[in-house]
Amino acid sequence: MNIGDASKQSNLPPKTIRYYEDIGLIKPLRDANGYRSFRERDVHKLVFLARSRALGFTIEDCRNLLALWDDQTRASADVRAIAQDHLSQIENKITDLQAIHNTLSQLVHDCAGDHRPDCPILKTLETFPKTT
Amino acid sequence: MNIGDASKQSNLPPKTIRYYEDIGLIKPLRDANGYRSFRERDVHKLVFLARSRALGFTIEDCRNLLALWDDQTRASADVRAIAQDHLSQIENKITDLQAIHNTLSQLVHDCAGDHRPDCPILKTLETFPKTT
DNA sequence: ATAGGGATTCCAGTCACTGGAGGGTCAAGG
DNA sequence: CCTTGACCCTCCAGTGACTGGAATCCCTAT
Repeated sequence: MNIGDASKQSNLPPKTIRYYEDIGLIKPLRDANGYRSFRERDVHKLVFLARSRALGFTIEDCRNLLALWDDQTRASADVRAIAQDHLSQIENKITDLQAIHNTLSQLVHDCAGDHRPDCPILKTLETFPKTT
Repeated sequence: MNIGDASKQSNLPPKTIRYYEDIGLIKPLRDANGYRSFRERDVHKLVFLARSRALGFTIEDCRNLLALWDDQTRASADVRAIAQDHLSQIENKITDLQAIHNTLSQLVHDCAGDHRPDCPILKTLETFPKTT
């Protein structure tokens, strides 16, 4: 299977697939003409990668998850640890974003948004304390 | 004022301040010895930048906000538009992260996390549909 | 004179791709 | 047989917003 079909099956752009080969996440074969030749196993890995990335795992997370996936003797605890760690990071990020959202939506709410030069948003950006 | 003091007052690392000068966000003067010399106005801008960045505005947003801040005749509507746009992006991001959080916490919950090789997390990464 | 702490520039690396140039390969139609 | 157009290849450079490090210079105090 050529890269175009692998791309369609995995929903990853060809550029990204080549990049994943570059950094050693997949190792497709090569045809005589130099074209990459993707086996079922390669496509399966690409699908796995697409989904892991969609859940926000980093490439290094993915590399570890793939290694565990390949390893028939892995302990599920190892996988769980990676996922749990990632989950905490997501929770922190959501908390941060919600704080930012609160501050910013208050600002937008307070702003008349008319033609006058007086703007509470800019005023606050000058003066509000770091920890709000 | 030297860069070290400007750094302390704005809570930005010196490297970042030099970078902000590189990309034209601030224009400190220079002393005879080549050291950057920060006026009140420069430090004020740095504080503004630190706070805007902490609220997640991009550098280009900040550039626009600073221009508006400098412009005595600006309309508050212009500022509000940037903030409103940014707010929508934050809302989208929170929604995405919450969906990811739901999926992932379910996975972690389902996973025994013991020494056995059977792992529902890896299984799901192979098979769950893109739009969950 | 020397030691330290600060300042300078410039180059390179991060993360995860993405865009583009410049070229080779293949199947179908004229 | 030739051309067209859709693929495919590699390699280089750029993104955003810094950050690290090397090599060097400046200033102050002992």
